[in-house]
Amino acid sequence: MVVENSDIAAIFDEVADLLEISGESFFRVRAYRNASRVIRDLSRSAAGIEADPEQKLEDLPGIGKDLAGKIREIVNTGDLALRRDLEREYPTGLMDVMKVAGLGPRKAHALFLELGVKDLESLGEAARAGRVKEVKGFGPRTEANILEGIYAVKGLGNRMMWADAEERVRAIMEHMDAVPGISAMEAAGSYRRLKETVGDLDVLVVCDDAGAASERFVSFPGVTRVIAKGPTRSAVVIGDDLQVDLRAVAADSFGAALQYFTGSQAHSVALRSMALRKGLKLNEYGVFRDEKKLAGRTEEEVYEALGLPWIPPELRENRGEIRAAFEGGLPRLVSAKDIRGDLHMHTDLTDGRDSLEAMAADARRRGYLYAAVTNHTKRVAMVKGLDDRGLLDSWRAIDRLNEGLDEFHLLKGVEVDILENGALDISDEVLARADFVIASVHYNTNQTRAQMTRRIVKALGNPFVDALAHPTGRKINKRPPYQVNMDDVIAAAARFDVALELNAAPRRLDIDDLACRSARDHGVKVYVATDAHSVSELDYMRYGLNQARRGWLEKGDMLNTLTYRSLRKVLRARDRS
DNA sequence: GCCGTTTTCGGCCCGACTGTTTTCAGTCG
Repeated sequence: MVVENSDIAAIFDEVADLLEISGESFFRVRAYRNASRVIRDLSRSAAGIEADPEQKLEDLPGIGKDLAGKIREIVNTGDLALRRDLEREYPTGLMDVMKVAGLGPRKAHALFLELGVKDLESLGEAARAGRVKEVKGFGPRTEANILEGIYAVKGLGNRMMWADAEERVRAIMEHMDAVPGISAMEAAGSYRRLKETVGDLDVLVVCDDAGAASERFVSFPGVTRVIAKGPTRSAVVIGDDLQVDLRAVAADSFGAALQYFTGSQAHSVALRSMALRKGLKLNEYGVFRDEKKLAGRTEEEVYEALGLPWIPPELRENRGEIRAAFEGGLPRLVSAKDIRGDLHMHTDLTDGRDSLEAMAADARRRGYLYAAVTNHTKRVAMVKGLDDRGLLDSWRAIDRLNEGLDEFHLLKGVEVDILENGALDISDEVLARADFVIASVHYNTNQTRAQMTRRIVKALGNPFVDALAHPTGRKINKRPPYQVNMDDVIAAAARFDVALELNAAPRRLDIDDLACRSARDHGVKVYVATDAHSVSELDYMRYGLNQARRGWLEKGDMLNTLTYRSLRKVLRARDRS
């Protein structure tokens, strides 16, 4: 049995929740939550570290002797005695009870003791029977909020895709533009960190009249509930479950507030600890030494006061960016101007909506130097996937089109299907004549982890495969990733000199930020590509770039930042026919 | 439960808002 990092993290999260309900020290609880995050963020498997005599779990940040022992216990037995003990004492359904807005560990504990509440169902019964308001510390308001909150917890779960959040942010900003005297306005939070999904939105404003801003804010069309409305903070729910907070801040605190509300929480906590060690205090108003304010107007000032260069928001996850900043080793993140071409797109020859000519013209219009046309192959029969002959025909059309082009080049590509046994559905003789071969899995995706890993690794070993497209197949909020060992896939990509795709479609964003970073660490090239099925989808590039930046990627880590000449050279050099 | 340029004990990020109180605990971000 292989214990995944996510398994360990889930156990630690549960232990943290149950310890918190039991009234344990906040700091002990935090140690488990922190450990969960550290393990989840690892680019190697904790089981692997444990098995490797060269490495020690205790060297991980926030993992001491005790937690290292607990990780060992989980790796070796698949479970943790402490969790079983806690589960005997407290029902795990209380973890759901804590998800209800306004209910935390203390209130959940009180409801458990006083009313025997053990899950959402029993909580609902108690609230409907009017027994909740009789418990000390509770009242009619809380009881009403609980009934509403249960509904929200049940309907909740999905975080919004970043691209959708962007639309909401734009609409809110436009709505707020009607307020006179707003001198600054910015959306912070995970949205600003360019996270692939966004849970809620935080909007900061600097405004002459905070009351007017707050009035205008709660009148945003689509607001279904006003959660809070104070002089500095208002919070509303838009539609079913998107919470939006508005914070009014003073101009000379804007940078500190922006830093604070951008997070992540882990980054902010680490920054504040660091400030304390330097004898400083950091809060959302500024950086202080005793009572004296040293910084606050801009984020640059705030970081500078802590002895750091400004850290791009997309890196702020406490995954080593603070140390890197301190040592002057922050990456120079890739940006839109570095992108020279799009290496994955479809035409109306298969399931695309636009013609080869239209796709080429639009890629060229965007200033790209090249684009790879990568239609599906025969296994994807539903979309008229091409066979050997069809592919060769399609490439002849590309040759003809290229003759009329000078600065811009179309690459003769293919998205070849990886069959269940790791073989490809196009012959090597034909693949050898392509400029760019990307391989991907579309069918029978419910294989075991071992099968799927073997399948993909075998395909990467084909000498004509240049890249692996959408490596995990996940679709955000729709489909989980295939069961596949990404460590093995990345190692194979390194061994066979194959690139990994960062699919830029907002629902895919596959590979994710952690895999980007792992690829970079292993010297595996990544390319961001749109997988466009129409001219308009060529716009997706920027979503992929967001993810690449979160993955610490620099121009030099990527394939489609190369000039056409360099790209051809790289592709030729790795041909081993 | 972790950690150390105040180091093996005694700290650990910090402020706003709500709903319940009658001065504040709990929750949230």
